Amino acid sequence: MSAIIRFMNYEQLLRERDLKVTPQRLGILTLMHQSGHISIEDLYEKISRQFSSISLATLYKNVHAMIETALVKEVKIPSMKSKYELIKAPHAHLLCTQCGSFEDVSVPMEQIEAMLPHGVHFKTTESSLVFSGICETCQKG
Amino acid sequence: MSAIIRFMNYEQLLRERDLKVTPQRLGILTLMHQSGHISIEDLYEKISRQFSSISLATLYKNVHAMIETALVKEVKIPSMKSKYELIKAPHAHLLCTQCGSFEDVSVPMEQIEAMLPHGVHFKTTESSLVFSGICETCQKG
DNA sequence: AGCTAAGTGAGAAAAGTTATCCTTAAAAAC
DNA sequence: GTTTTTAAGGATAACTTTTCTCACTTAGCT
Ligand SMILES: [Mn+2]
Ligand SMILES: [Mn+2]
Ligand SMILES: [Zn+2]
Ligand SMILES: [Zn+2]
Repeated sequence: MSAIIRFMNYEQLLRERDLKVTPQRLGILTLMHQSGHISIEDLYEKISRQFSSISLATLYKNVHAMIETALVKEVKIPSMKSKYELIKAPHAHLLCTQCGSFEDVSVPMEQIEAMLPHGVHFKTTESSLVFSGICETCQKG
Repeated sequence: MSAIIRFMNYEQLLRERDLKVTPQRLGILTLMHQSGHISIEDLYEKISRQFSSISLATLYKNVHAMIETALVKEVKIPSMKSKYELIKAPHAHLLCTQCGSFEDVSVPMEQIEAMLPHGVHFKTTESSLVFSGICETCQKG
């Protein structure tokens, strides 16, 4: 039910971008939503369970099409492979260097963009911020 | 002359890390310093002029050794290949999406690290911040 | 100068990504 | 609803990037 609603949203998001709605694409979007952030490798492993014959080429082609149409974003992470996420409101990320957890964190990006030194005339359109360190769980453990 | 002084510094930096001082390594460090930020590809192209027989394997091995010993840092950049730089004081980066220029910018990283929401107990050890947008030159042109 | 561990270079191998080509299926037209 | 059109999927080859292996050389030490 909520799955149906979600699928319909994905269908709409794809149609708005002139991308055909295919089961593979719905699967990719669903997995990205569920995982929050997912690497190509993990995405392939998971989607292969649903579509045992899906080709890696299909996966790459789709992820790129979705990036080009601003549906998905690549997140580059220090010392690990990129992960992909559905585009949403600007936010930063927390990477735990101990357990590898990778999470969203709400940070006022506009405020950060306002912190460029006076005299630097750069028109920022987007910014990428990743904090690396130790997560709460690892601090306790 | 200033080249000699620089080389001596690099020698010391290598020795402190128990890395043998080789002409290839001095060349790599010199190029990184000159370029500020350089991709593996460009580094290989440039260093090949000095050491026509240098192997890509040597380049990769050295860059990794220097990363592991905290002499060099990989900078991941949205929608382009990573660049490498000599480690220095924490700073952020400006990427011009029009001309591709990539530069350091001085930003108080500790202050930014203090902007995590209250209730988020993450112990940040390092953070990576890249502003994407239009540089001053491109704004004028 | 001689010894030893580390580094270099060449090429093979592996990993990651993209291109090609034919088949299949979604969307549009009828 | 059926036909037509076009985009997408799948298999595989090709290409790019990175790592590995191994024989040889060199730096650092005595
Ligand atoms: Mn995120
Ligand atoms: Mn820098
Ligand atoms: Zn952790
Ligand atoms: Zn520019």
